[in-house]
Amino acid sequence: MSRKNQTNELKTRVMEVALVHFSEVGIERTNVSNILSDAGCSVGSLYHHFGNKEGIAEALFIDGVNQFNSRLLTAFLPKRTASKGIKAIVTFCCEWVTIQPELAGFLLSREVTLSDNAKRELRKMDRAFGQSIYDWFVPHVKSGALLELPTSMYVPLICGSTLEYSRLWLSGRNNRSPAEVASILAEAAWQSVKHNH
Amino acid sequence: MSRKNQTNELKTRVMEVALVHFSEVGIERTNVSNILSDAGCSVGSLYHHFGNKEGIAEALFIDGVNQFNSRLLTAFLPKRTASKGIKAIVTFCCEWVTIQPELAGFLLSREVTLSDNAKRELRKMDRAFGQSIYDWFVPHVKSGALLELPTSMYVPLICGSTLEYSRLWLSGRNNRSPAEVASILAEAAWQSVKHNH
DNA sequence: CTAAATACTAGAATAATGTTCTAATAACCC
DNA sequence: GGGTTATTAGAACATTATTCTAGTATTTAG
Repeated sequence: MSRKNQTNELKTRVMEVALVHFSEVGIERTNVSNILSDAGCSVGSLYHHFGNKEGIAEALFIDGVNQFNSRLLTAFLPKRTASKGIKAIVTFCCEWVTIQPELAGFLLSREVTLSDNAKRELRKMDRAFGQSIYDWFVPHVKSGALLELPTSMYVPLICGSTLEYSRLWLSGRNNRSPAEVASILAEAAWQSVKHNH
Repeated sequence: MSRKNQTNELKTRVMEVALVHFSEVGIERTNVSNILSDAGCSVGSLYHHFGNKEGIAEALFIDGVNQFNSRLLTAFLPKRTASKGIKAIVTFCCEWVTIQPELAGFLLSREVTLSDNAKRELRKMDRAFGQSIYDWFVPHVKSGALLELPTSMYVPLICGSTLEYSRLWLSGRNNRSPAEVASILAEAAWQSVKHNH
């Protein structure tokens, strides 16, 4: 096997192992030595590839956001009515969290403190992502289907309930998965941003 | 001064200093030694009173939740209509976060990992708190003013958007404070749980 | 094909920092 | 006043993330 492949395999292995530990006990409380032994990696390699423990978390975070963003757009952009679009966003979030609770819990935990580099990268990703979403929204706001609100309020209004419910479910405090209550959350989100004539 | 007063002053001082550090750089990244020097406290005293670093965070957390709960009840329970009650909850949250951003950020950060003891204590507080809220809700659900939903969904639906907006504001990503957009958040929350005849 | 450069691996040594421990001091109570 | 307990103090300790030096494998250039 080529060095590149071997290296990528090692990095992937480290990230997989780290995610399990991070989502079980948090970043702070997972030991680098555990990651090393579980992933079969040496101290030198780990620090060569990731810089430090936070570096692993950063890589996981960026990968996770990327995955989430691209899948969400696929599920959401094709919707042609305001109601269907909003509900698609909520439903997608519910399913995504339910299917990969570990990754979702990690992203929602806000444990990661990003380096300046990572912040830049994320900001770049977010701009592209946000623009796609924005373009979808504009006509629906203009047509009067959706409320006209400060831009920074759409995400909280549409996703806030879902994220809060997800956090509760992930921490084991309620039984029904987000996917099971998706229709309630979707309807509620729609009620909160639709224009009432 | 009596020993008791001196001790309480020291504990308060430590907690105040710790909150500043925690909210600035997180629990993990604040050094115990910084807390010690800023609060004028010795290693022995700190570990005598709080057990460990997390112990300070726990004490802050429990105090914060207590304060929030009791003030929220005062603002909310007297409201006599469903609409006014729901809006009072949201408005109160917005103002509380805006007035004490440090404490709010700390509570919302979910950084604290509670000991079993602290969990028990919080659960006890939560039961009493939850019961008061529940009692207020029941008649409004029975009368048909509010949607009948799984119990675990009311908090996310009513507070989710507000909490999400607060998190964004606290992390510096939007200008308008929660208090400034409280009416929008309150109306949205109301739309999402009111019964549509 | 060879030599230089680069990427990567390895693990012992180090440094940073949270926590324990022993002893001393001060307040409180009978 | 003497004993008991709560509190303070900071040196010693232990844990654990990270650095450093050296060595190995792979790629690249001439």
